[in-house]
Amino acid sequence: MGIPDRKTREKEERKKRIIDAAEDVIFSNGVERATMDDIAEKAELSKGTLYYYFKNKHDLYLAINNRGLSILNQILARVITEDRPGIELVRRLGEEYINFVREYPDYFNAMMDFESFEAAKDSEEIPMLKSCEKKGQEAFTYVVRALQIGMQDGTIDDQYAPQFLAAQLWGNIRGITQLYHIKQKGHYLNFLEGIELDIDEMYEGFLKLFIKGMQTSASGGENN
Amino acid sequence: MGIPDRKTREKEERKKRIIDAAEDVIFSNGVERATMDDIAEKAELSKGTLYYYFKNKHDLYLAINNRGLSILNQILARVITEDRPGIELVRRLGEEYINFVREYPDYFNAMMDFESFEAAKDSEEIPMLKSCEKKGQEAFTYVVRALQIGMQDGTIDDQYAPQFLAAQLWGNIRGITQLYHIKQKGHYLNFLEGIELDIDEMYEGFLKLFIKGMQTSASGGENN
Amino acid sequence: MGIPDRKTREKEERKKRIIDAAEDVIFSNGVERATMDDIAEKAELSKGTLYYYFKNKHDLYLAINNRGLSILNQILARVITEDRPGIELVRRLGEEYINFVREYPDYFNAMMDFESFEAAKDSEEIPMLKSCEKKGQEAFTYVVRALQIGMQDGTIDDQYAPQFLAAQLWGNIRGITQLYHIKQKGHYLNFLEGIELDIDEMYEGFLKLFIKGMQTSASGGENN
Amino acid sequence: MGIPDRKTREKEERKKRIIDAAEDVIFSNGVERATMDDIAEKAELSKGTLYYYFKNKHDLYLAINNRGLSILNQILARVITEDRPGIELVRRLGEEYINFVREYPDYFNAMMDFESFEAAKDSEEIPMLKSCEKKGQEAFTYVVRALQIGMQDGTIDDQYAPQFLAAQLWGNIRGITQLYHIKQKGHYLNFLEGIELDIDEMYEGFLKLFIKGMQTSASGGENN
DNA sequence: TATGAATGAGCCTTCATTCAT
DNA sequence: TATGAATGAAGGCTCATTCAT
Repeated sequence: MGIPDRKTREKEERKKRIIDAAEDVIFSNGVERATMDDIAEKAELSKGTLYYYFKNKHDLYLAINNRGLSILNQILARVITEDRPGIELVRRLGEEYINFVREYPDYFNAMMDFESFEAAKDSEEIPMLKSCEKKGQEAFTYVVRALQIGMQDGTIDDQYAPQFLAAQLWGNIRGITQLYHIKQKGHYLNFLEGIELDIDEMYEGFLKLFIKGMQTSASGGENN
Repeated sequence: MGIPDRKTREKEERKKRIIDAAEDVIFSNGVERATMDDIAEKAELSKGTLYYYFKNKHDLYLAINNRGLSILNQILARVITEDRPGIELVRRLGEEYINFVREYPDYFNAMMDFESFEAAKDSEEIPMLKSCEKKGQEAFTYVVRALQIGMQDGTIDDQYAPQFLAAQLWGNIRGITQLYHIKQKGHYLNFLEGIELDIDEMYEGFLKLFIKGMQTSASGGENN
Repeated sequence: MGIPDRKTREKEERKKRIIDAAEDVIFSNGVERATMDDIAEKAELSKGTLYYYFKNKHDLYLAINNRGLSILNQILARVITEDRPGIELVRRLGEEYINFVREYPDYFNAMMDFESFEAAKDSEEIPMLKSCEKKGQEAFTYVVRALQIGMQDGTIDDQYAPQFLAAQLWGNIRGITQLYHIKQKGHYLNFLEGIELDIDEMYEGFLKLFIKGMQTSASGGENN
Repeated sequence: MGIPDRKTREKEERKKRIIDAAEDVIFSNGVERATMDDIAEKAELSKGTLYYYFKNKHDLYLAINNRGLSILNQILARVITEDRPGIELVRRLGEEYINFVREYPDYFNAMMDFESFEAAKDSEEIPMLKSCEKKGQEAFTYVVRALQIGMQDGTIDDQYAPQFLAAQLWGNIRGITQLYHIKQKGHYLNFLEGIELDIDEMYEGFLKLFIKGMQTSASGGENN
């Protein structure tokens, strides 16, 4: 049983090596400009091998996204097990998401791209796509869970559906993070010039407002 | 003296015709996949003519964006002249922005792309780019103005710089709108499945929260 | 008769204006890279007008060449009337040709191009081509004449046909001048690096040798 | 170990096949008019394959030039090892150069073009360019060597620097050969009409003159 | 005469993907 | 499994030339 094991292990390592190279190249140049040639060269493998392990370029990009989502989910999973009231869990999820974006800006980018992709006709037949969807779902669920917990422990107002609030949070953070991102990259949102865009401040401000809005009056006057 | 007029008019019409065709093609397939050949065919003009009127594909795309921004600014300009307290102007700007996104989702998309473009080295030399930048700036300024008015009339708390708050609003609305957009287009954000994403509700919720956070206690207890 | 005169004069002026512009543009960028648009802009005339006066780009280039040949012939005509022995006339023609190349390097370039053009199927139908050919012939004939004079006055050995010697001179000077030209333009004849290429010295050396070879022993021992 | 060998061989053959096709097309129509499509068709390969082997059209043209230079250098190398006095080596180099031009007129043409190219900013990064430059240098050096030998064995006057004389020879032969070339190709240097342009005679005449000029009086009075 | 908008053939180049070995 | 040579469809862009006005 040792030989098939080694084979499997080696295969996994090859795959990892390829994704590593793809990240390197794609994160530096963007997906469009990154070529399979570049990736193959970086991986010190032939182009054919890339196609042996990944169906196509898109599939490879999905693998990168999958990685990012894994990391994010790991982080969020850790948070959700913290012993806190629901409202605090929500805040913590936001905080950690910010940290994730700052630490792995390129994964964040990939995720933004991913979400804008064309609807796949048959995600069933693309395992990696299925995996990404599942992980995206998972990440979102963490937020829903935290909200549900808050509604149960009475720290969050239950007038909205938790999914609805989660979507709100998701969208808002997405937007504010993009803004920060664009600014970081030196793109020309020239109306932002002269404005200090401290992402921490932005998030803090946003969370303060948002959380205040969703929490029950009983849950915490200390949040103002 | 009628002849040069007619010439000018015809030229404008030609230009319009091209932008129309470009919108058609680009809005259906995305910028990347849209080809100049397709656009030329749609416009029932030769490819050479496209290049006679627009320096290149990017320039043509800028023209589309410019259109969208013109429409948006027209809308926002109308709002800002309404006779209301600042806090209300802010809310109204948000509302109208939402309406704009819903009515012209493709222009919105173009604007999102635009903001992600590479910083141009010399926008001075690309008139259309300069025009877009100016209009983007203008749109943003409407928000800033509304906030400043609110700070003067006492309806908005002046603890934050108006530019800072405007950036917050901008980013948040950007995010929430994208979410809606993605969902509309049938992209596979499957974690959103089963969630009613009524953009009006989303915005309303957001604005309610956000505005509450930024307004002075005196300005309106009726907003909670 | 004044009006048609004025018309003719104006037409000539237009033509001159166009050639001027063409020279400007072509001499700066080379024929291939020069565009009719650039020339029209420089001439402050429309592209259509260019085609009204010149059949096509090539015809325009011929006009430039024609100018250069006119200048050259003027110079050579002046020399040939100097009262000198034939051998001296030859030397003088060489000297003045050098001066011409140095003073009008771009015309020289055009002439080199011209000589390499495809054989025209029907120069009869292209007046400008016919004119150029005639002038080229004329220039060459000056050399032949000088050699003939030398053979008659006994200063040049008549063992070669004068046309043959003239072709030799023509070719050699052409080659040496090109070399100089290439070097001047900074092209990368890297084997010439470190070599002083003083065209005067080059020509002087060449002429000294060449003339010595063709002259009769009687004509001048002083030339060695 | 035979397999990689065969692969390498096949690759070389492919490359050769492409250069062959390129020569065919370019030599018939000139570089400007030759298209990559034509070359690909001639080579019975896809256009993509051309670009797999050569960076671009220019690179392919350089490869042709490189071939020509290789042939020329082989010839000159053989001459320089002949056991003769320097002055004779010079004459022999000239003779063989003539033969080269007559046998491979198109390579000669390519070399003329090559010498007129723009100075490359970084020939280091274009291996083929570097190779061409090296070979051009080498060819020129053969002439310099022959002259140096002649100066040492007393058959050539050492009043000029050998590099200077070599440049003279190079330029003159270049010019005279072009003349011949133009005539051969049927270009319209109509002033040459009626003139027998026997290149051998031309060269002979030229070399006789030129060599006489550079040789010492001792080396051979029989040359007049 | 003069204009300049319109043309369209053509060119070089890129690159994801395939497949024989 | 791994390779890398070969593909070919496509794409953006140029520009000499024409022609209706």
